Amino acid sequence: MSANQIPESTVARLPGYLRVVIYAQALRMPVLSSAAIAEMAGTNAAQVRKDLSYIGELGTRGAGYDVDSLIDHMSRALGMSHHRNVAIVGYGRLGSALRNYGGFMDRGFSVVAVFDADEEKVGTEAGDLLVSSLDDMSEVVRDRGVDIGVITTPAENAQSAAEKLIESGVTSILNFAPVRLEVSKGVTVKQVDLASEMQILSFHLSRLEE
Amino acid sequence: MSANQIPESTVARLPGYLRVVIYAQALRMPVLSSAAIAEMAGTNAAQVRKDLSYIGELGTRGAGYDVDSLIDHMSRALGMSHHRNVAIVGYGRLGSALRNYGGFMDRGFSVVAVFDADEEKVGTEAGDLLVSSLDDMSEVVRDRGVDIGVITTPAENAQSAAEKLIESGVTSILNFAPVRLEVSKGVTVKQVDLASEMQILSFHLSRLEE
DNA sequence: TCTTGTGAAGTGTTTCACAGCT
DNA sequence: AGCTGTGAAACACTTCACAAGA
Repeated sequence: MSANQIPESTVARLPGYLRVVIYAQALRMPVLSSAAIAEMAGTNAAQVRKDLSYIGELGTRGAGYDVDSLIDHMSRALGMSHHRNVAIVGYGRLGSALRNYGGFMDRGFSVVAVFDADEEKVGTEAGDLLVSSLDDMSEVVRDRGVDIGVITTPAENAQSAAEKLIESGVTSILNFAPVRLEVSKGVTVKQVDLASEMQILSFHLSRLEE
Repeated sequence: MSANQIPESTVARLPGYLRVVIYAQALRMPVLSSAAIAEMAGTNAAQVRKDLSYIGELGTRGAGYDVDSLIDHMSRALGMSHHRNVAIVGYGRLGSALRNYGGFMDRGFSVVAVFDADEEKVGTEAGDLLVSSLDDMSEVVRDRGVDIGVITTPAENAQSAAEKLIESGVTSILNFAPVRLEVSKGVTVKQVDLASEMQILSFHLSRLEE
């Protein structure tokens, strides 16, 4: 059906819109204008209308967007009509911080598995989960319905972690290791590189410093 | 001098180039072509040449780019000719994971201060630092020369953490809390929102699922 | 009258293709 | 002969501005 192409830049803004509209719902606001959404999300009204128009004609002229229906349509567009199951690969400090991170559950994600290469860690408790061995990945991914893999291994193990995830059937990867993952077409990788982000800040800082 | 405008999209790619060129230096490769850099960084040769041309005429026609000189010019362009000092605000699990994160030091950053609002935590050890009180921020930021603030507080405290940083003279902020920070012009904020990244993955995943 | 939805204009980014050096 | 540097073309994204509908 809607094989219409949504621009990547629009997709990148949708989670922000969804967050503020859910916030408005919590405040019992029944309707929002594009200007109100823009204000909360940090963009402009024309951008909001254009972005939302890719999902469908969701608003009512003269009135605005119905909050409940907007949440419904945006969640569906983002594939978030049901919870997504997440596996964390690499259970060091960062992996542990992410497993425990409160901001996942309320935004539609559940951490359902934790893997580590260190056999000492395998079988130990990770919240209400047990750390699994990388060797059991295919089985665990299948049994627990993992949708998304999060890589928090050291850089040198990230590529092999990615390959194990992909072999196990995971096609969506969020990579915290500072290496570019080589993956086949059909696999989506999002890179989160903290040092790169800080170097971008450093660039802007150095402009201020003249 | 070079008041030339570097496109933001180019700035976003420079840290990736810097990383792979430093890697090539470690492999004792003296010269790299734009094609080789593109291959390692995951883009194309024309893009690399265009991006690098904003920094200057760094290459040699017929030969390629001298690795040492390229690192020098890119580091300078990114304001990374000297180390940058980082303060972490919010010393929970994520803050703790970041303080300990090895990938900072080798890419030009030092964590020089850790703040927390919880007076119980103030004064306790955080690696070789002591947790500081938010009340002492101005003093600590000045004394230790903090360049960049990293916010890892709960969402509801992030805005006030940002304001304290800005009052203390910090103009570059990396925000992990899932809220948009309201800041005045002249302050640069980079947002890292894990749930948003995963929702973008979910979007692409749902396309595959038809 | 108010606010959406959207063509069209404007702006920014990427890719092409080749002149210019080495 | 090989590879960079860069205008020009192609493409993508954002903003404008207004017709259409409530």
